[in-house]
Amino acid sequence: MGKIRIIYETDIEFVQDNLLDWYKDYGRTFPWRNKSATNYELIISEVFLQRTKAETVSKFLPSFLKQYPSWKQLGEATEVELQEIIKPLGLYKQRGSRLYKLSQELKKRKGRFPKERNQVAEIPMMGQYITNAYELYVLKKKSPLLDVNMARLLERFFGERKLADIRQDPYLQTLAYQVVNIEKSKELNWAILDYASLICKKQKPNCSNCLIHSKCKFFNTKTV
DNA sequence: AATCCGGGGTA
DNA sequence: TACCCAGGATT
Repeated sequence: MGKIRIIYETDIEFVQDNLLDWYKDYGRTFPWRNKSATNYELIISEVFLQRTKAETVSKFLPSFLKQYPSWKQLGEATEVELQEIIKPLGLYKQRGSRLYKLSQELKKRKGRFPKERNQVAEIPMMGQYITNAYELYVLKKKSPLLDVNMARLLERFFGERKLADIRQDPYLQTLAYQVVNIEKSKELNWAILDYASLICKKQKPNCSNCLIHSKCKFFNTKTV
C-alpha cells in the first residue's frame, strides 16, 4: 500500500498568494521574460537554460542573438559552429548537436511551430520541459515550468516525490499542474523558480526568512 | 531506470 | 575541491 498524500487546496492557495506577492518586489528580470521576446528567443533560451544557471544564460544570450537573430540565420549555421559558440555554457557537444538538429527542423518548417503539443514534442530538443514552456509562453496555457527548482520547492512544502525522475513522477506532475492552474500562471511559474533559486535554495535554504514556512513540511519536520 | 554530458560560479 | 546549474537523448 502506497501512502496516500492529501494536498489541501488552501495550502496551494497559500503558496500561490504569498509567492505572487513576493514576486512583485523580488522577482528577477531576464531577457526571455521580456514582452518583446520572440518565440525564437524563448525556445533558444530554454535550450541554453538546461542544466545551466539562468544568470549565466542571461549574460550569454545577447551576443548569440546578435549573431543568430532568427531561425533563418540559425539554419545557416553548421553543427560545429554551434558547438563552438555555446562552449562557455557547457554540455556543448551534445547540446550543440541537438541545437543543430532543432535548427534544421525549423528550417524545414520555415520557422513555424505546430499548435498541438503532441506535434511540438516530436521536434528534436523539444522535451517535456521545453514543450511545457512553449505551451506557457506561446499557446498561453497553464503549464508548469517543472524543473529542479520548482520540484525542490514543491517537494519541501508538500512532500517528496516517489520516483527518481521528475518527468516520470505522477505525484509531482499532477501537483505542479494544480499549483500553476491560475490566471497569472506565467507570473506564478516565474515566482516559484525565483523563490526556489533565491530562498528555497538547494544548499542552505533560507527557511528563517521564508514567507511560507508555517505550512512547509520540510521546515516543520526539521529536527533542530 | 540509469547514465551521460560540461564549463563556470560558489562555498 | 566538491557541488550545483530553469533537461534531453540514448542505452
